[in-house]
Amino acid sequence: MTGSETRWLDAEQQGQWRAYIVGTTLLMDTLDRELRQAHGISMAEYEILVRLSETPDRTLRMAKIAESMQHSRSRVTHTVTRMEKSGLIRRAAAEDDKRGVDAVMTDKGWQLLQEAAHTHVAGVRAHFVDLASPDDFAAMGQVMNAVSDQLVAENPTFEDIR
Amino acid sequence: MTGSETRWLDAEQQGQWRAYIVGTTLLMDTLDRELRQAHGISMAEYEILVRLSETPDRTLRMAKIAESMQHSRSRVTHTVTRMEKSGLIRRAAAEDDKRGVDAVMTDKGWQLLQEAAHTHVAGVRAHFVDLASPDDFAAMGQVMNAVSDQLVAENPTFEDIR
DNA sequence: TCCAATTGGTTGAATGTTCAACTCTGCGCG
DNA sequence: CGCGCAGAGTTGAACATTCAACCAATTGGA
Repeated sequence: MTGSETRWLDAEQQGQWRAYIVGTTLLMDTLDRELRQAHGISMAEYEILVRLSETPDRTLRMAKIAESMQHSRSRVTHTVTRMEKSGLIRRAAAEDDKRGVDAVMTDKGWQLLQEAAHTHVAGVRAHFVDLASPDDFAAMGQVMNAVSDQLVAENPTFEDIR
Repeated sequence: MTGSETRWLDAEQQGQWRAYIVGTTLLMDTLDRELRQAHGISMAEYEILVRLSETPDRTLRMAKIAESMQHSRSRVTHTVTRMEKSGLIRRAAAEDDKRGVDAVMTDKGWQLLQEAAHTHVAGVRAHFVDLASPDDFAAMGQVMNAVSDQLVAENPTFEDIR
């Protein structure tokens, strides 16, 4: 592929990388299951509700949702369709752009979010935030922001690929 | 649910948590796509090959694979079935326990791993390891190990759930 | 002005994952 | 011994995600 030699990871880096992967699967699965069992929604659905709740009119364009979560447009379409079926969201035509579709949180969606937020935040704390020092989390935040920046920058047309 | 008040996350913690989720989806998707495009395997399949390659006889019990990756047994069954179909792994009856099944890496699997490792390590470096200081990664490793420990400890019979 | 490329979004099929039910073997103890 | 429970793994259906193909509206030059 490239001309340069592959620089392998040393044992420590391998361990850190593996800890990251395994810990992440465990963490995400746990939080997802907690939300499903307590409130019948997935973490992806929860995250969408959160983003909608942060706007003044509880409304977001499909593309904005996809972008902010780094999900594919297709995925957002499917997820929103499911949420529409269960009455958490409804679709509306966008004002300005006739191609556009707004996802609008319903009252039911708002209600559910109020309840689910307790469960979720408790989980995030118990399984993640409360497990290490603020400094360690700051470092983690640094790293993950760098990851996003690098990947988005490296790939200007990222939406097309995902 | 519990009697205690929910302690919400402050703005900084929210930001860090969101950076973690978004960065992780971006990172995992990218590494997965790189492996698929270059070598036709998923990251999960790659990880299985790595674990097999680390044993003296390139063999692991199904349950061990599931445990070390924190995947459900069912998921491992399906993944290994796919890999068996594409000739990277074969199944063998376990010596000692007649219930057991060994996954054995084939030569083809070994070959593929040799090639794929370059791609993958290059990706892990470019998109993750080389983006922050060793100290930041140490912190990250700390946190993620704590996460795993907590979740595994909290749930002694974790296998049953996942 | 008009057409080509881009953007926003959806669709349906292929692929992957989860979930619950099931089989088979092993273990402990009356 | 023999019964019942636990452990290992598989199965198939339901569910979620990806991928490629598609349509419709918009934009930006020649």
